Amino acid sequence: MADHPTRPTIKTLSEVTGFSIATISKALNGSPVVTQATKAAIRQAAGQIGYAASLRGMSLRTGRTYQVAVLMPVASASGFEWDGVEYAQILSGIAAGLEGSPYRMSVHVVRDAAEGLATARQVVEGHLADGLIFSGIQAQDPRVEYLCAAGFPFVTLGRCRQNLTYAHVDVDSDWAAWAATARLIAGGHRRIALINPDPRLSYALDRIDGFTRAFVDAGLPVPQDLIMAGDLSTRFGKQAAITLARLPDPATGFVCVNESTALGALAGLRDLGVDVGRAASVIAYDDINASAYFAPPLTTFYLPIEDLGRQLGGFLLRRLAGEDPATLQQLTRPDLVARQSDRLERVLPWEGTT
Amino acid sequence: MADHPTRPTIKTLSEVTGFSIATISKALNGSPVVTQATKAAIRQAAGQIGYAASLRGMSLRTGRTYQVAVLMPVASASGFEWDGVEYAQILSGIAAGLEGSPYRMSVHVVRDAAEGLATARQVVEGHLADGLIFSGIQAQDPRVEYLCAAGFPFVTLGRCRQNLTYAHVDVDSDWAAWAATARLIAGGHRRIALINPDPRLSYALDRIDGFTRAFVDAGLPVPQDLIMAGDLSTRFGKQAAITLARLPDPATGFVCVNESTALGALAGLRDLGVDVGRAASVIAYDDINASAYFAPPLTTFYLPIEDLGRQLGGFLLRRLAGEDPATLQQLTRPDLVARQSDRLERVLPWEGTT
DNA sequence: TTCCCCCTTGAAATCGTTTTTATCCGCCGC
DNA sequence: GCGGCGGATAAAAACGATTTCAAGGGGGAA
Repeated sequence: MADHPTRPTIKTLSEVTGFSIATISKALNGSPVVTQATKAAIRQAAGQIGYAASLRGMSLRTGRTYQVAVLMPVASASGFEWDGVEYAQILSGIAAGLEGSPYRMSVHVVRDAAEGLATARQVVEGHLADGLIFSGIQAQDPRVEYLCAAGFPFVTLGRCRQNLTYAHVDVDSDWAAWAATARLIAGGHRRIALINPDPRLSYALDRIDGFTRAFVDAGLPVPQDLIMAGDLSTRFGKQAAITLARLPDPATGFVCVNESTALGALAGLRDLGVDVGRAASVIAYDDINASAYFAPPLTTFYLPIEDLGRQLGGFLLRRLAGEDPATLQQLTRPDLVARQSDRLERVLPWEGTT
Repeated sequence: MADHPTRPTIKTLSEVTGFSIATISKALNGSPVVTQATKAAIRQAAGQIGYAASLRGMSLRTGRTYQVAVLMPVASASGFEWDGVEYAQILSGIAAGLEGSPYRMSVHVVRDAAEGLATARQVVEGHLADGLIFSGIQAQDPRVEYLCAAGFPFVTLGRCRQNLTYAHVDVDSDWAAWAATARLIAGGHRRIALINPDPRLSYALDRIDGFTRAFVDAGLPVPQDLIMAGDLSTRFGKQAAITLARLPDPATGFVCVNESTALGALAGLRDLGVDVGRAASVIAYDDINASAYFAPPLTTFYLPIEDLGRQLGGFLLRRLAGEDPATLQQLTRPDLVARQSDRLERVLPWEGTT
């Protein structure tokens, strides 16, 4: 503050070089109307005195903010501290994707989808950012609808189920749920539970689809009663597992939506004395790589969450450059990381009781 | 974008009310030179047409950005995904602390302390924000030195050990380490390990101090050989626990710096067949409330990390309003959450072998 | 009644850019 | 040789606010 008397402006540069501020501006922005020699001289002088364009001035004139807004969902209730932990990695990825551009990242904390829409409106109407990134997409997502209608550039992590064209990055949840379920079926499990999040979420439906398809493919009845919808908390994972393992015809396989619920499921099964890895199997999505240290280590589908963030940032940059959103769509399949045995090793629950 | 033809500016408001833009500006900012009646009329009209001052315009004129920058540390290496997970809660807290003010939050991802200093410089010299918040304070912290010297408003999560006056929020790590260690000593443990982060971190030293004091208070020798310095990863927690438990005179008590290393320590001890809760005890700091679901559930010192974030935001607001940083300093003690038994229940390792 | 002062409001400058329009100059073609 | 054209740069307006300073009007005092 006291250090720099006044940082150089375009005017300073004008006095130094003798060119007018108009020429300077054009030169620095690479306008073709300026001579190569002039450009070189101006650029050289700019480097010399350490000139950097003021984002404020640019912003006022161009109407752009050079900011990208990210909607970060958090559940601030006690017991939900795990919620949103993957956002550290997502933000890191987005920042990496934005690197090299003049865009900075502003983060807006939202507590639910309604607040998400309100914040999106604020960002658009208040011109708080040039683009928007968000996740937690619902099958019918009002934010996507609004932003499409407003023509505001955005990229989402996840896809809604409406027929709208917009840039997005997504994980193939349908395939992952199918693969996890099929793996458990192949291991001898028949009573497989799906521990799923809020069914309004688009990927929750994808997971149900994949789960269902695995049974259909195997010619087996779909255990509809074992599909549990809840939140993403460890507490829910635990409660759900306990409920499912106590059924008259208990679940022996568990497909969990994330590491948080998987940890809960393990804790619940442990409390009931169920030996996971022998009498039951758990497969989860894996975002922060903790599953390898659980008891037992879990087989997971690993989401390279930081890479997804990087894609989000990169896509938004391209979207801001005017690229067609139809070309900015990507679907990735998570990698299977096999850790614990998913097979029932001859202690299927219905054996021994027969 | 296409929706709002042009959002109302101060000029629009001027045409609507008949007052000049100067009067409008003063009225909206509550200047005492404007009549109450005029103010009321202008405010009413502003509400009517939905006027909101453009941050861009304000920013250019006042030199303020109405942004608060947060330095978010991330380790993007594989295996370190857990690192920084608490930042979801911290950001949520900061946003809550900023609520009601015109300040928004921009997040700058930094990979190490050096990059942190570079980013801080960019923020200050490029006037990218009006204030700064960061954590991971080192005993000798170049960022703190720089910002103090520059006179730039900032608040830190943690304190350095230099004699500088600045606003900060901190956790009493000295006390927490002392209390955890004393609890294990009281439970009969003598070989207690401290699983600690990078010793350049200020709170790492605080923890060593508290750890040491607990032994001194009890009149016991300090087990210097059991103080392990590493990173905050689960992998390190596991490796450290294995090393410590394999010593000729093994550690039986473990004081872990966070939930990530505690999970690692549990995994390591489990691999060695050590029964935690009987033959060994683990006490950790707890930030995302996962410890209750570990096997066994851990006794922790719970950090209300979102509250700390809220304090950070609030303190920065007050600092920006000109408040003396000497009055903006806070130290909180984490709450003990007793879960697993910390006592050795008569199976001290040296009994039975005698 | 007249002058002055204070109280309220308005005009204009300013912040740092970009962009449109104007100006200057040399050169080509007729 | 002259008109016009085009290439290079400069001048000026604009973005939306704040702030300084000037102006206008009304009321009180002489």
